[in-house]
Amino acid sequence: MASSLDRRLDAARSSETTPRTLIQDVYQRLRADIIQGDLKPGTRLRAEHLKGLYSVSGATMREALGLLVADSLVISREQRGFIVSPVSIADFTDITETRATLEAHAVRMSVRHGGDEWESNLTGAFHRLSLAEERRIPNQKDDYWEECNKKFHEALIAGFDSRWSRHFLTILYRQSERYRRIALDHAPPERNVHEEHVAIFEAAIARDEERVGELIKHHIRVTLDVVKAVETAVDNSNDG
Amino acid sequence: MASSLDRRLDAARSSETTPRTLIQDVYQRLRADIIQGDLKPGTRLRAEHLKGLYSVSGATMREALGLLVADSLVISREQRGFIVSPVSIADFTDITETRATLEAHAVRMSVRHGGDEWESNLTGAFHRLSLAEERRIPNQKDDYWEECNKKFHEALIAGFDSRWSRHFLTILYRQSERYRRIALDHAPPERNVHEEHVAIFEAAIARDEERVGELIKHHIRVTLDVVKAVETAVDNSNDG
DNA sequence: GCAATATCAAATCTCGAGATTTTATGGTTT
DNA sequence: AAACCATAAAATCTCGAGATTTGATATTGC
Repeated sequence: MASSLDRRLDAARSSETTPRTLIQDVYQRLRADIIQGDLKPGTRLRAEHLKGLYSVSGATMREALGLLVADSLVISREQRGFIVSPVSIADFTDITETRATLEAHAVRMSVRHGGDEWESNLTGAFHRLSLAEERRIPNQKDDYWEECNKKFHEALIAGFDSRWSRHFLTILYRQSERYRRIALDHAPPERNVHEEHVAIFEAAIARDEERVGELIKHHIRVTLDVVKAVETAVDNSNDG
Repeated sequence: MASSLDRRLDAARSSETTPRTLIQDVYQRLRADIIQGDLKPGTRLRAEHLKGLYSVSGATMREALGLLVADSLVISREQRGFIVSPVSIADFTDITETRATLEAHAVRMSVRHGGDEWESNLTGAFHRLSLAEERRIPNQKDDYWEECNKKFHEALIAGFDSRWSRHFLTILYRQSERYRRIALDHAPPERNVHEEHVAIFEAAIARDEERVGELIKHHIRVTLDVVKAVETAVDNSNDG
């Protein structure tokens, strides 16, 4: 029986294209497994091993792994196979700052040029996210919330017609999501994200370029602080 | 006999890693051929055909093509093979603006935090570029100048320690280079690039963040204007 | 006992051929 | 003549096995 959650997920994912080739299929599954955290940072990805788990040949596995290098989710060491990209606070700091720069600029342009269509879609995405945040159980993985959050951020910059900005932001968003999920395994983020989203939404509708840019930057950076705090807590608990 | 140009090129390219695997080798050769313009935009890349030209198997060819998708130099259409990414003024405009945003930010940070080491290397790179520009024959492909130009831009942002910014800028720079070379086939860019480089260099040494940021943006955008002009000229000549 | 070398298993890289899908061809119908 | 459908040709996708390289273990020499 299909649950209500399943239906919501299907609707949210409808934009994702269904893979018509084995390579794409394995690529998407591997990507999900890495972002989800099932494949841990630094893990060696032996094609010889994985081909059994994903029911494909070694060559197909290799091609899928090659595609993941583009997303910087796996690293290819020549003649020495693939590994899941390692994580570090320094890396996440870099991701956060680069994303803040690009997304702030995109949102400003979006606010400047977005028309009725943009404003309407944004309002819809915001409402969907608000509902998801009401129902959300704190400190817990929530795929549906993740989808709504992503869609809200996408809707914010949808008024800015730049394929390249969107491409880079997609990559960075996936990286952020990975860090967020890894951090969730260890500690709870005490933080009212919803209030931040409300403020961003209101500034966007008010067409306040400067304010929406600064709010987005702050919003993105707070996640970094949370992950940093988690990391520190983990380190301390390891020492004790 | 190795010419003076050959030696200079070898020195300039020494940073590029020599491929230890066939896939990487073919990948680099294909990439160069696309940027150089030998493989024209929109061309179908049939693995069955190309494997003969590059002396590898179809599977190896496929993997190399997959890697090029990451650079957005080729596009993969599921079950329908690969093609060389098409070009358009709209695309180059997007590339230019995105690069302007990222590079201006990177240069500002670089100027703010760069130390003696950065300043010294920048001075060296500027001098090398100046020499190359003195010798350069106008309206002609010049691989050595391309290398020096790239190195100068890299040196400018070297004081800003952001792997992600650099990664994205590398991709965008390759795209720009491709457009520049395609445009060169058709018409001459009447433009004194050297003066722009001098101004940027002086502002950087003077640690004038705002000015160096604006100069870089302008510098990047001028290339767009040149390509636009070339395109218009070509269109007109086609009509008449 | 330690370093250096030789040997061997495991994993990666590469290939050529078979299975599947797309594209081109040509004949039939409206 | 244009549209439609079957057939054939070409290209892509996928596989399993062979060739190379890497990493680990055991042996030798000092």
